Parts: sequence; C-alpha cells; structure tokens
Amino acid sequence: MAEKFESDLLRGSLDLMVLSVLANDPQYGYSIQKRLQEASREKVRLPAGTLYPLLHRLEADLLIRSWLDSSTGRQRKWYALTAKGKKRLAAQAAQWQQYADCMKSLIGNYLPAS
Amino acid sequence: MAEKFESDLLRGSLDLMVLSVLANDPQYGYSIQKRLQEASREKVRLPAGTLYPLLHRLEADLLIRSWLDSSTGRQRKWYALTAKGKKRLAAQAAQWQQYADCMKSLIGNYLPAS
DNA sequence: AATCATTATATCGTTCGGCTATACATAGGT
DNA sequence: ACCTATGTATAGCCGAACGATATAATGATT
Repeated sequence: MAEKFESDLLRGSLDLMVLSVLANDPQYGYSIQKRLQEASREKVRLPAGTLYPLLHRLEADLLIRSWLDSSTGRQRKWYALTAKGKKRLAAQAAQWQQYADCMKSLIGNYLPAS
Repeated sequence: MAEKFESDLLRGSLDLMVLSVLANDPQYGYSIQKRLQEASREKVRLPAGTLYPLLHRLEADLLIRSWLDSSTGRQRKWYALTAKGKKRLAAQAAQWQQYADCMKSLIGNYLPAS
C-alpha cells in the first residue's frame, strides 16, 4: 500500500509535476516536496537530491524565479512560475495528455477490471 | 504535427509498451518498431539503438524469449512473452494507470479545454 | 541542558536508459 | 549497378533521478 512509483516512471514528468504545484502560488522547496507527497497519497516522495537540482535546472531555464525570505524566522527560498514557465506548463500538460491517451490505447486491454 | 514525444517521457514506459505489443502474438524487432509507430500515430519512433538493447534487456530478465527463423527468406529474430512477462505486463499496466490518475489530478486544471 | 526529530537547502558521485552514430547484410525495384 | 527498405547489432555519449552526505535552525522531550 502506498508504494512509491518507480523512478523511471517519474522521469520526464517530474518537471511538469513541480511546475503544476507552482501554478497557483509561490512555494519553497520543502513545501513543494510535501505538497507532491500529499497530492499523490505518498506515492511521489522526492528526495532532496532530486528536488533541489531540479529546481535549479528549472530556474536556469527561466521557467521559475526565486527569492530568499528570512523574515518568517526560518530562511526559505521561494519559487514562482515565470511567464515562460506558465506557457511551458500548458504545453507539457497537453503533451502529457496525448502521451497518456496513447499509452492507454496500447495497454488498455491488460488493465485490471475496474 | 505528429511530433515525437520527448525521450524522457518514454523512459520507464518503453518496457511496458513493448510488452504490450507482444501480448497477443510473437513479433520480431522490426515489426515491433513499426507497430509502435503505427499505434502511436508516429509519435513513438524507436531508433534501433533503443529497441534492440531494450529487447536484450527484457530477455535477460526472462520477460521474453526469442528464436531465430530463417525459413521465410529473411532472417528474423522472433520474441514472445514468457509467463513472467505476462505477469509483468499486468503489473506494470496497473501501476501505470495509477500513475496516470495521479498525474491527471495534478495537472487537470492546466489541460487544454477539450 | 542535552538530545532528538523536523524543517530547510545543497552538492557529489553513481547508475542506467534512450540516443546518435556506425556497422553489416539481404531483398526488391528501377 | 544503384538505391531504398528491411533486419539486427554494438559502442559511446548524455542527462535525470537517486543515495549519501553535509550544514544549520527550530521545536519538542527528557
């Protein structure tokens, strides 16, 4: 119960997951980690060694921007989507759906009866 | 139009795709390639450098077995699912659906209106 | 006060799958 | 003779996800 998804399954959609978490409001790394965990019912649990490099990569691609905030006691690095990031989110989400439809038509027959 | 899916999207589901193509009848490498291309409307086009190592891997894991057939003129290496491969196909398909549901709930809001 | 779990960020090195490039060989069409 | 499609194969590169490790502040427990 609540087994994690295989790493390779996540590969290629982790960016999209993180972008979608940032869609509505800014988040900092740790909160992104927790939100994804929660939203996936514990099936996605990003290790720090995956999350932070990923965020740095997205920022280097100008899909997100960051700022430090130490005013709330603990130092946090907040991230928000850029305009480019919003476009990317929409594009990636659309592509993902196509991909999912494609997969579903391939494996549809071998799925457990619901 | 008919843009290929990003490589990283396929990672982790290529095995499942190939297993599903082999589910009903034996196939040889080249025919698997063509079938996947067709079934995906050209969005999945496995290069030989991806396909053949993948098949060797699946065979090493005893998920598929192979035999040569030169009787039809051209030499072909046929592959078929093993019992273990069938189980794996069912398991992977089930996991993939869970994963897809999870993704959909995450990115549902950012999908283009259908 | 000392100890420990949680919060919070970061990097190093490993692993491994998909890709490009390359290679080789047969069949069929012009 | 040449070219395209068919058919299989491997070497080497690339890059993402990961485990291990490091650092440090906070809050709870004893």
